[in-house]
Amino acid sequence: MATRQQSDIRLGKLESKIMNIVWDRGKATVHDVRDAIATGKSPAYCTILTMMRNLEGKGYLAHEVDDRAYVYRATVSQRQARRSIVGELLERLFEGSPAALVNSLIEHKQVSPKELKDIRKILKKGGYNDESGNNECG
Amino acid sequence: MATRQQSDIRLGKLESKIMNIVWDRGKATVHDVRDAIATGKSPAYCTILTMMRNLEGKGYLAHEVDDRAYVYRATVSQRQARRSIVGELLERLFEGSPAALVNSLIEHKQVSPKELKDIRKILKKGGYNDESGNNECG
DNA sequence: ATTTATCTATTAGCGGTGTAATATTAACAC
DNA sequence: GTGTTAATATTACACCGCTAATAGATAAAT
Repeated sequence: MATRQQSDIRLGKLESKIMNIVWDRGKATVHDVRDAIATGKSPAYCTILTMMRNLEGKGYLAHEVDDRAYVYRATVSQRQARRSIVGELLERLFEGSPAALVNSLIEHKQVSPKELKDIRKILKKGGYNDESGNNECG
Repeated sequence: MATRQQSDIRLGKLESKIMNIVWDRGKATVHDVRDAIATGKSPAYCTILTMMRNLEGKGYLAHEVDDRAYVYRATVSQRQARRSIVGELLERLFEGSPAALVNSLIEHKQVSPKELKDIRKILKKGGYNDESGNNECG
């Protein structure tokens, strides 16, 4: 019967890769993304094309035509996406406890002294914070 | 063609709910889980049964028979699962930067002073840390 | 104008998550 | 021993993420 319960912000693995590239570059064609991935066995051009169309369908990307090619841009900022997904994870797996999440984080990865310092600095700003030079669009 | 690239630790929404319940209680039957979910329109008994069988197939749960019912237990600790999933997220969406993740975290949720304090305490222990009374099994 | 090169669009299939009806099994009641 | 009850097993289906072949469109080359 499958009564949709989506509204999941979640991105798949390849979707994330694509979005990261687009966020990084500001805009990108399918070829740009393909070249940027290009780690050994990268997906076929068609695959990436399809995924980018899907992402557009989901409202993550939009395209304009330049010459012959489609140029895609993100319609959701990286910041927004990160926030949403972290929020989702927080509720789902950490009972809404930021401390529990941070705990798992430092358990997972031996956090370097520099990173610890960075984190402390972020905490000082105490929950209201602007990422360096990120021009938000929403 | 679909050349699997899984080894994803990811849990779906319902899967997470189920695992949370099992982790919480230590063990649970399908009925236990059903009762524990029971928020308005909860999934049918069959649905939960199927998901728990899936989770068993994926190595998250194991069951033993008690009287007539199957009693499930987690074979992956909450701690392990949390670590894996946070690690996955870290790489996928935060370029491996814990500070960036923490930043999104406090952006998402106005972190309370108490939580901030908790986080600072965790950071003091600096990347090697044991969750309160969590008897690890792996 | 026909070919060629280079795009996008269509279509299809697999594995996974979520959904649940239906079938089966087994114990209990009588 | 037949029916009821209460559990699991089987089966099926929708949507999604990923994969990519194939088809279609259009511009450039000649």
